[in-house]
Amino acid sequence: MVTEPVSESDAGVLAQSFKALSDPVRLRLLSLIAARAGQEVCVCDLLDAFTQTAPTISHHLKVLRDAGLITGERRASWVYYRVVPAALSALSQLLDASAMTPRQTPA
Amino acid sequence: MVTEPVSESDAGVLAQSFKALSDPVRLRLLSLIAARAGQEVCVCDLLDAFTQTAPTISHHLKVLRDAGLITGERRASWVYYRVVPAALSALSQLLDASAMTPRQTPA
DNA sequence: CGTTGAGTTTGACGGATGTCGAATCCGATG
DNA sequence: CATCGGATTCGACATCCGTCAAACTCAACG
Repeated sequence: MVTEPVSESDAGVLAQSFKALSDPVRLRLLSLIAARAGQEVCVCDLLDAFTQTAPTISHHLKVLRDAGLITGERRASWVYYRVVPAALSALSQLLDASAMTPRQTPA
Repeated sequence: MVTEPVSESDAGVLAQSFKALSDPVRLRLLSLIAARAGQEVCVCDLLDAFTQTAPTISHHLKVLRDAGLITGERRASWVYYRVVPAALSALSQLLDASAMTPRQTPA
């Protein structure tokens, strides 16, 4: 991002990723899922942490899923969610490049 | 984020930061400003890269400013913008922690 | 001190978004 | 196969958000 401005087309998909993170409920959802790094969390566990209804939580999970930040798998009656490390890492690196201080001069 | 879930109050301010990044125009604006790491960019330069009108760009710059991601300073007739590395770095690290793979087991 | 140019603020409008209740789907269990 | 519980989808509604035109602010310049 610091070496070359984000292209007009890239900006669209990136903005969509960040939009998925731009809601307090979704941020906490992702946080709760990420806190079980490697493991999984079922929706029923997540619901306890929120006051919003199940349809709302389900909606937010879908947004995170559509953005590619988490994946969900159904087993028996329950659906388990997991984070997608690569997706979060990509966003992290983008911001890291932007945060480059003048001190860290490129070669 | 991976060690401890984001608190309910933190989620609000963090979501606001990500919301600032959740628009293609703002993402490109930040990118163009970040591309001049350490230096400054005046609004007039930025305007050339977009089809939207000056008020719209000004609005987006305000959103980025209110989120603490950039700072603006008026000198003579022009306003110059700069990135705030610490703010971007903080968000970057948050996502980096979330992206931790099972491989990278903490001590 | 009127004018010009850079940038922001205001007001309005259309589209997107978060939320809920009701309905639906899908496995499991009796 | 009827029922139940977990989870998603649908439909509706209020609010938020991106966008522009018009009006305004501020500094430089004649």
